[in-house]
Amino acid sequence: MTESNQQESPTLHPLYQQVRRMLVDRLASGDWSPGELLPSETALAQLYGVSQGTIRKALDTMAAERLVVRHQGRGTEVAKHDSERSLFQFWHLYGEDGTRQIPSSKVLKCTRTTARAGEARLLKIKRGAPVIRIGRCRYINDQPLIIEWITLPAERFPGIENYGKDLPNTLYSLYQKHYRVTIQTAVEKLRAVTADRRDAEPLGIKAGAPLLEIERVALDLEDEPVELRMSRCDTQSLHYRNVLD
Amino acid sequence: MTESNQQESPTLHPLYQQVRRMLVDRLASGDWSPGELLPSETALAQLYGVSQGTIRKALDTMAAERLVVRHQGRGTEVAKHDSERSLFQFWHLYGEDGTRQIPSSKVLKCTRTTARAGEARLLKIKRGAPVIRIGRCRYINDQPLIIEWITLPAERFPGIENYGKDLPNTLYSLYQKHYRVTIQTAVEKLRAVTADRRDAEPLGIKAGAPLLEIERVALDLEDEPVELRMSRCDTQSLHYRNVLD
DNA sequence: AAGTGGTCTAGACCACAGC
DNA sequence: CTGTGGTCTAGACCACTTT
Repeated sequence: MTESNQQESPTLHPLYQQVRRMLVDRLASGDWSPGELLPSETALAQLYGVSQGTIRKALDTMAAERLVVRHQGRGTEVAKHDSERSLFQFWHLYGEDGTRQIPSSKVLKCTRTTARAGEARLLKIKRGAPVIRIGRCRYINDQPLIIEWITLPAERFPGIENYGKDLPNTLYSLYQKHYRVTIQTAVEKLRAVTADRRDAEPLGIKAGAPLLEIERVALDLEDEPVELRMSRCDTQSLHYRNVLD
Repeated sequence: MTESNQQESPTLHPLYQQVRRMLVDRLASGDWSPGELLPSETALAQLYGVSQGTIRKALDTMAAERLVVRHQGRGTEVAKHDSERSLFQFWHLYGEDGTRQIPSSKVLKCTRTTARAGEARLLKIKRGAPVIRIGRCRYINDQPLIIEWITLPAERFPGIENYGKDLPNTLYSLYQKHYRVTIQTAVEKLRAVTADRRDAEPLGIKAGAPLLEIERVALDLEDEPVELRMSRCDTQSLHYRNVLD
């Protein structure tokens, strides 16, 4: 290997990308659990028959993608959905003072049903396929500010409807721990809409008030859509913050 | 240097970060212009008395920050605000079909005045300091969809008010070419608001319709705020897209 | 003390751009 | 052909965490 190491596989030329691909596949298949430490760089180098520098580059790219977290002196940890990550990667709503506050949730509804056409398209499942639909109202400082409708493909989350109103607040940790589904990326579409009566009542506002609508499609490690989330937010005392860089 | 290279300066320990700092400073001071090629890695290595690998790491981090664009075989180019970059980094509004369309602009107003309290705070200038205030209406497919109010500190953009209604569509290129101001980052705050009469008339909608309000503070290479932009968007046929990853 | 990732170096070859 | 950045390797030392 020290003398002939160019493109052993013709598919994905650079070695470090091939290694990355193999490691990501093993992550997705659950060979290591979130929070666990991967083998050390030297061990992986031996395992895959490449130099430590190549392993390092693969792991560095994976760290940039937040698939793993590197700790000097400890090792390389499989990223897990602690509250920290949910907060920093997936929560963009801030209070007037600029602080990010964790909302509490009340589950309004949690039932098994079938996918509507729009849901099916976004989740890449068949129209009419079984889905779980969850409705939540989310509170900040005891004020109801967000109405949220979540659609999950039932196939990926068997039995999740049995949680009913006892669904935990941080769903992504639940997905990861109990269903081996890691949310890796999400795409959001934002619009300004008008509150209808169904929004207005739980939020304690007038129908016709402006709301920020957020449609989120969340993707797993394989970039497959696994959750659809429609939120409507009262932005009188909240705003959505985005950093462009 | 080949034998004693640990922390020659006690301020910023890793060598590659020190090199990065020096290069960024030279970029900010205009030693190289946007679009120019930097000296090659080997030349920089000699210049700073470090190995090529260290220069490479510095340049790679700068490429990740979009300060610089690397071209295999050509060299390392100072990033410039072509339409591409403006589009991909700073334009988040998409049409219903998911395509990103370049809006045209009509300047409604372009005058020199003084900073209001809120503007002064966001731009980190004194209240009452001279500013340029620009009002634009932006069109997509000849439809007016966005009303935009821009505030610039007059000190950084001397004489820009003389452009009047002939201001170009892509302001960031103008900032960079004529005022040596490179927009590097921006922070946006989004809210849903209600159209007032001043919004409704140019947009051709009813007062009271929901609009997406975007407040953007744009920062230069030194992370100093240099532009404040308040946009109000009709999101009936547009949405704001954000990728969380 | 032992093991981990972080930094730095030096040298090799490859892929690509431009003359 | 020359020069550029891109990949890969090997080996050194440092900083940190854990035992």
